[in-house]
Amino acid sequence: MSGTGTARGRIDKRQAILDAAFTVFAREGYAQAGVDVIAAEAGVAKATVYSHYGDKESLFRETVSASADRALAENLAVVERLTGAGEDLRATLETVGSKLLECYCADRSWALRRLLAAETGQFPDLLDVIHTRAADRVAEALADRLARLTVSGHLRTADPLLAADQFFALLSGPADKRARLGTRRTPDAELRAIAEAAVDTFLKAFGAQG
Amino acid sequence: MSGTGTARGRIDKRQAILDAAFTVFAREGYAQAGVDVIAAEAGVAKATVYSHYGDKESLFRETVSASADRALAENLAVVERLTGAGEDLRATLETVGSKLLECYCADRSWALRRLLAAETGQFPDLLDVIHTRAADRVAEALADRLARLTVSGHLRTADPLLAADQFFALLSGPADKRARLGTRRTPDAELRAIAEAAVDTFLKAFGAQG
Amino acid sequence: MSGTGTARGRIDKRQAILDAAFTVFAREGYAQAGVDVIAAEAGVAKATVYSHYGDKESLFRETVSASADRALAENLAVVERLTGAGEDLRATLETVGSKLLECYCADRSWALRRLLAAETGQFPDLLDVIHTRAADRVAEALADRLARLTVSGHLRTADPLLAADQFFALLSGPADKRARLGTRRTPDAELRAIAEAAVDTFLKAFGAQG
Amino acid sequence: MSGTGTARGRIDKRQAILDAAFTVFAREGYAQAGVDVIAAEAGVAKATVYSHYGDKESLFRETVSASADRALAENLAVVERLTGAGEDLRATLETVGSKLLECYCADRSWALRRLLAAETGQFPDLLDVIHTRAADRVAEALADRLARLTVSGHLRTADPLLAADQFFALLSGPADKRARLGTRRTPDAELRAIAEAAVDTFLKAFGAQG
DNA sequence: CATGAATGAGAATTCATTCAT
DNA sequence: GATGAATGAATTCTCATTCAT
Repeated sequence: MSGTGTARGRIDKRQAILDAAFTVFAREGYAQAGVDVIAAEAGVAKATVYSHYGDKESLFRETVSASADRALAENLAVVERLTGAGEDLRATLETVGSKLLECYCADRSWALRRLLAAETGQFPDLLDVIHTRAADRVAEALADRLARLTVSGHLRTADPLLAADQFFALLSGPADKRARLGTRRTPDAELRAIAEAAVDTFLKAFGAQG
Repeated sequence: MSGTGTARGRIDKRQAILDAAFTVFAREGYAQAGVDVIAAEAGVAKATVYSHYGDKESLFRETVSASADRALAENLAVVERLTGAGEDLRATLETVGSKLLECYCADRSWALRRLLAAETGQFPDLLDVIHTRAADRVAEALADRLARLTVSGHLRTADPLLAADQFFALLSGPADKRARLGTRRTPDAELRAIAEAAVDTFLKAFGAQG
Repeated sequence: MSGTGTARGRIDKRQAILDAAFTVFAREGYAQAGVDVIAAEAGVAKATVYSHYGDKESLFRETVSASADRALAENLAVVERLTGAGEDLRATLETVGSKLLECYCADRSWALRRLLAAETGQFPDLLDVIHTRAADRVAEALADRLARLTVSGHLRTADPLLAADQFFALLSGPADKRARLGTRRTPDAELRAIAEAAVDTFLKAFGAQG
Repeated sequence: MSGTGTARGRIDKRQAILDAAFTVFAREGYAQAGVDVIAAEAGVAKATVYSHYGDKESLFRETVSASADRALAENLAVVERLTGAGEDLRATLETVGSKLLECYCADRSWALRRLLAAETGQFPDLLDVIHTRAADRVAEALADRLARLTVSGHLRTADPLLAADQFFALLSGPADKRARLGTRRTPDAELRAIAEAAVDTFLKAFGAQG
């Protein structure tokens, strides 16, 4: 087992650097973030960061990618909940809506979105990667569920992808307004209220019994 | 009128610097933007930028403020159009929605939003200023109009401000998805389609004849 | 008399600039002193300073020269007092010594000496000018008086210039130590004590009745 | 001994920077001295200067402190020579006086004094440090010796510290006059003459057989 | 003549990156 | 493989000086 500690150590160091990088990039932005600072936050020497990730730009890409993968997983897990079943559609949508909002409003999510917005000019490819690999897939997954609910007669959506976008918009739009780009943490109760209002509007528009 | 050329010159220089600053900040971000580059873009010497605006930070603040003021004015002008009249409410909403989306998707608007997102950490006060001075006022103005339309029996909104937020969300949310943080210009026709879909959903939920 | 005010004005302005320059140069040193600051202190525009004195270096030279001339005049006036007469030689020497020390320890004198020390490297000629035009002439004048006192039998100085230098050294050396390069103002009483001690030693060495 | 070259290298670099800094500060003054120039003189990169000393001000302080420590050591070593013994007091005093003058007139000493005079306004604390840590201690040491010589009957000094100050003044005062703030190197022979004259006057005033 | 504005050259300081150990 | 030290390139800001009015 003597080597395990070291092997772990190496992996842990990689991860520690990635975590530190996210923290620092999120706090200071790409350009302002110092590699020294990241190294210090990770508890390693600056040169170690370089030996692991090559240069600042690569480190940034990997940091953002890892963060996006994580966000994707969280969001998909929530959407999965939207099974066709649910005796009470409204309650189910409200729960899913709330959970989506919680993901959306998590500190890490805001940090990631701010980072993307900030560095779109310098790293245009990151946006594509993340949209195609994460955001769009969540929307598609959501559209799938809405389509099934339409087929099963619980909803009436002519264009499920549009409906999914609008559902998400009804959630995120009002939440955006309160969150001030993530600088204010919105209480869960408020998120819940936003979700209920969103579902209410959504069902008025797309509910089967309209 | 003697001396007008020169007097204008001073003012023009201030304005040229501000325009150049917006261009460069928008393209490169606050930290990456070089004052040299801004000066060159404005056609003045670096020191002139400093003599006018003191330091880079102040220049940034003034640039952002001016840009926000301009955006506010444009948005309010659009909302004004939503007069209670309109024989055809749907058509009116669609027009207003389209125009709002055009403002929202203008290059300058995206640039401003990206800049705000990017620099929220370094300039937290800018967000407050802009939200209270611009964004919230547009929402309030929109809510006012919706309230009047409710009073006049054209709409049924229990909470006009919420309805306004949702209306705006139904517009901006789907547009966001296509615009990729402003890196893709969405054709006006597509914006129009988004607006029509938004109005459709909105009227299903809040229309008087529902 | 209408023109007088203006003519005065011009001269006053030159003088105001010179005074301001001395103040600022003395406070901040040549390199650190900003022409803006001097102009502000003088209550004129920066360009006015240039139109009067050409450039910073010339202004510095004139400032230092003027200050040195003034110091020379003050010192010579004191040495004049050392008339051959004086029933009480000791008392006369003590008075002259005190007065010399007061000149020596005046704020302006210290400021001038600090300035000279500071800028000797950049303005080597200033030193020569001042030494030959001021310091040496004071020493010579003092030596003259001591020579006369020797001829009249009041003193025994083999080399009056050496005696003058030593007399001055006995005054300024101990004062230097207390003044900390002019950062501490030494009370007149203390200066008097230094002068008395200096005269005491001087008379023991050069007094006629030894 | 492996690695000595490198380990030495680091220390040597620190020292090389300090030496270069003294040279350049002495030649150009604090404000005019460019860190580039210091770095070039030391044969290192500008950033290396910063990584060792933080900023220009700290570098200046350390440079001056080091120089003052060195001057103190040299002066004390000379004063030590003034042992009570000495069959020939006059010769001993002349030797000590000469040596003190040589220290006093060394290029480094003048440079240090000019630097202190120049930057007293910006760095008032340096003066205090140097006076209490160096100059005063030399004076005290000298006073100690004179006191012993008084006790042993070789001198008559009522106030040994005053006598020490006057002794030093008789040396440095006339030397000051010739050295023109260190811009002229005074030949040792002349210094010797000054010392002899100083001792002559001093012994007339304080000699035991007077 | 006095001025406000404009500027070019320069100076301190920082930081991503590389090397020797 | 991890590190401390060294560096070159960039960047913000200053200031003496000059013009047009």
